[in-house]
Amino acid sequence: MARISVTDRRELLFAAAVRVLARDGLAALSTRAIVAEAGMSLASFHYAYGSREELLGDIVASVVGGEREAGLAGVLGDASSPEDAVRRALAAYLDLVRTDPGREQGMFELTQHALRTPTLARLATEQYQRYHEVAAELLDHLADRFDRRWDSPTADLARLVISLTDGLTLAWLADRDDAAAERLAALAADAVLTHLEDS
Amino acid sequence: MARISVTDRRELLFAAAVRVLARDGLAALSTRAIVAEAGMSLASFHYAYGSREELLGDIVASVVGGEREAGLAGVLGDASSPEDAVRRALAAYLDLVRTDPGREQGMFELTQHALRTPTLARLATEQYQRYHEVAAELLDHLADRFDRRWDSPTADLARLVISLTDGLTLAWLADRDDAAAERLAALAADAVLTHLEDS
DNA sequence: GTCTATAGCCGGATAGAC
DNA sequence: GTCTATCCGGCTATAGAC
Repeated sequence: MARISVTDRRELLFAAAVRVLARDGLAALSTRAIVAEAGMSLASFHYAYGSREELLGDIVASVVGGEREAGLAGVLGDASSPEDAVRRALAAYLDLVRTDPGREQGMFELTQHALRTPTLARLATEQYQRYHEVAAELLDHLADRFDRRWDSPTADLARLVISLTDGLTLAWLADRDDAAAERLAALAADAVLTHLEDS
Repeated sequence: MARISVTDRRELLFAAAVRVLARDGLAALSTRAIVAEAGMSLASFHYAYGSREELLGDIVASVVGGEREAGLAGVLGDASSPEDAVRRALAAYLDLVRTDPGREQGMFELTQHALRTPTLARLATEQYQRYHEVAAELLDHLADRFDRRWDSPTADLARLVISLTDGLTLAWLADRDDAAAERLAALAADAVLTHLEDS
């Protein structure tokens, strides 16, 4: 068939794998399923990637690379207050989960798998480090912009934020209760905002 | 070999499966691994259980049945105040996770799997319903006993508690940062206690 | 009832034709 | 470079000897 560079092929396989992961889950993410999704032959896979695990590593690393920050950061642009910003950011995150539940669930599955796999465990740790960093920067930026301050280290509050979003996601994935999730998002925002002081 | 009743065999296989799940993860939880752990032959498995999925269902159901409430409820007995009780319950939960990380991770893996499997999806939903119920009862009991009240429906606050524990667990599993997890547990307790009023 | 043996399938990875 | 064909191992489940 058409001649494709290794780089392009890796990208095509990567994109196909992300789609399969979201749609069918990690257990169904076989090399065969990936090449079928990408419209390639099985052998092409191992021409572009040394192994299946190598591709899984790429997917985790792409999250570490910071693909998803744009969404949250965008909310901050037109916020009228830090309270508003935090509430809208959490609501926006919930919308993101509801729009593409498979994607979020796939990421959980992948993280759990990475933690069980010695070669990938480090990546999972870095992934969470990255989450925490991004959240901390957001909180810092917020306090800075509106001339307020947090009563606890933003590193700690960032962990609280990530915990809340993870918990929110797991609960909604399990029962798909939209109304309850929205109330939880509001409670989560309050939990963070309790730590915001004047200054 | 020795003659074992079907009921006993199911219990032995169940216990073996829980051990394998905690130690090696869901991906490694094959019928072969289970019977090896239980010291049985492969055929014995299908004599006691119709299929592997049936056993997985039993494990999820055991959580729904409420095996783990004892731990949290026990903390309430000798609490001097609701603040004390909430803080100690969360610290105790964190200890539980640290004592047996594989167990908690196994439960996450199993829940994710159940959500992807039509036959088991209902069980995962019930599992979270159960979590929320237990947490709500705990909160109600607490307010009752110390003659205080919550400023929001305990059903909503229960969701907040479960989200926080899930998030706490995932973060600690990813980076194993004990100190950060303890600070997070304290922040989580505060997040809940903000909603406690006099009355 | 409990075992060994095997059917039948799907997985990752590779050999070798073109 | 890209394909088809195949190796080989692990899986769930079952048949059939004892």
